Amino acid sequence: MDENAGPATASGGRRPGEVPLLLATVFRDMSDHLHTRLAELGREPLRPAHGYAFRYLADHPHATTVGLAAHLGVTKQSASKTVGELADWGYLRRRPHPTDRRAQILRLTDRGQEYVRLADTLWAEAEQQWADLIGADRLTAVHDALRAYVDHLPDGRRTGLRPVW
Amino acid sequence: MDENAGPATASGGRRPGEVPLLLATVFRDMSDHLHTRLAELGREPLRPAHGYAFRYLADHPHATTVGLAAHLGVTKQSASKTVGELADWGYLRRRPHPTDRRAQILRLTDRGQEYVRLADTLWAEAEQQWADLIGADRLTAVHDALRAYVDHLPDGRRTGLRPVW
DNA sequence: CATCATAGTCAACCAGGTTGACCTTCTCCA
DNA sequence: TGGAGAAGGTCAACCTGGTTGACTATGATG
Repeated sequence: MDENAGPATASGGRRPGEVPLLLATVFRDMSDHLHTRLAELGREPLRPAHGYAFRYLADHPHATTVGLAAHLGVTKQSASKTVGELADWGYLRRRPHPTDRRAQILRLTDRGQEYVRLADTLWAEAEQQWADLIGADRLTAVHDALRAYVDHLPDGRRTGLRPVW
Repeated sequence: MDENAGPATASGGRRPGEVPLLLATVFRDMSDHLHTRLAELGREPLRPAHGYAFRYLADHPHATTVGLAAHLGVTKQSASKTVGELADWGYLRRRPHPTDRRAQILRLTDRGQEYVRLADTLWAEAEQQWADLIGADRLTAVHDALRAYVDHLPDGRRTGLRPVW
């Protein structure tokens, strides 16, 4: 059952195909951590999809709804709905596009940016718990391994953060 | 932006809180790989939730619907629906519980077990692509780090594979 | 034996996606 | 230059896969 044991195997070998499930489990737990903390802090129950939208908007100050949709891997209608909610809640404003009167520039408000910083902090918290467990060096090694996978993806597959299944 | 650089940092440092998103991205891509391959093989479009149910049923030959629900982290009604589908499709049979006439034992059929083997193969494929990229040793290190996180979870949080958000 | 807990189902509802139709504006080439 | 088609965005109808709530039947326990 373990034709793949590497020299660094500390936990008795790795069943082929086991890693994806572990990835999901760990991510799921970290995600739960985030939402638990948000609830503790009395924050609005933003869904993780919103979180990924936030991140994209924070990184792309000239984002449009269609661009966001592509990033999230959902239809533009769905992205439009999300944008509408975030706007209603005061996290972003739609501003006219300077040259294209069909389009709107999506800009985070101060409140929106503050939320992004909070989310980053909470994700970092979850990550730190892992670092406490295995050490910062090993976590960095994991990070680099993940990074290598992601960097190797063709552009089209690098985003896609719609519901994981 | 990089107050956390570890000695082993090969790729220019790790932004705190970046790892969870990377986990999700990698898992998502591997999951896409699985479903693409299933489609290529002309398989029924089973949803990943079904996959996790399969895995549980394969590992627990005396499973019940309620137990499955707990494992998946969904309500028993939802699990019951999933079980009904899998039964309709011939992947499992409900057999009477030997001592509790309320309960049913869920047993994979041969067809169900064959599906589990196929899924394992496809997950292993996705995993192997990662190994090809970073080397088996590094992948094993990642595996062990993930394993450490999961093993450290209290039992109640170790399962939970409902939609990741 | 009465009471409460548990396995499972049915039905109604909800959230967050989807597809399809549509309007407006932009692009581009005949 | 104007007309066709592409692209940004919204509205509406629908689907899926969860949810809660009510219920039946059986098991466990005082």
